[in-house]
Amino acid sequence: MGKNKANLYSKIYFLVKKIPKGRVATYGQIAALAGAPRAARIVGYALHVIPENSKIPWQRVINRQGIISTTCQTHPPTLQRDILISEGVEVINNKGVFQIDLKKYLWEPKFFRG
DNA sequence: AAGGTGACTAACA
DNA sequence: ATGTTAGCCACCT
Repeated sequence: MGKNKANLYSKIYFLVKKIPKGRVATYGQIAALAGAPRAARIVGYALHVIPENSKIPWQRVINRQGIISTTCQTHPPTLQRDILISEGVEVINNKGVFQIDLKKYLWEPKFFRG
C-alpha cells in the first residue's frame, strides 16, 4: 500500500539494472517505469548517492536530449562517456557536450509485468 | 520547520 | 534552432 522512498529507490535501482549493455535510458523514462512519472530529478539524485562499489550501471542513464548531464565529482561526464564507449555506445563530442543518438541507443523495454 | 537545491522535462518565446 | 520559465519532488541545511 504505502509508497515510500525505499520503494521508489528500490524500483529505480531495479530498473536501471535492467538497462542492457549497449543501451541507454532517460531519467524520465526510469521515473515513469518506476510509477513516478514526475520524479525524473529524483532518479538523478538516486544515482548520485549509489555506493562506490555498487553494481548499478548508472552510466546508462542520460537526459531526454541524449546528453550526459552528470555533475557528480565521483562520476564525471568523461568517465560516463568512456564506460559507454566501452559498452559499444557511440558518444559524440559536440564542443565538450557528450551526446548519444537516442534513435539508435534508447532502451525500449518490452512490457513490464510485475 | 521552512526554504533552497538539482545527474529533469515540457512548454513557450 | 537556442534560450527562458515554470512545474516537479525527495533531500539537504
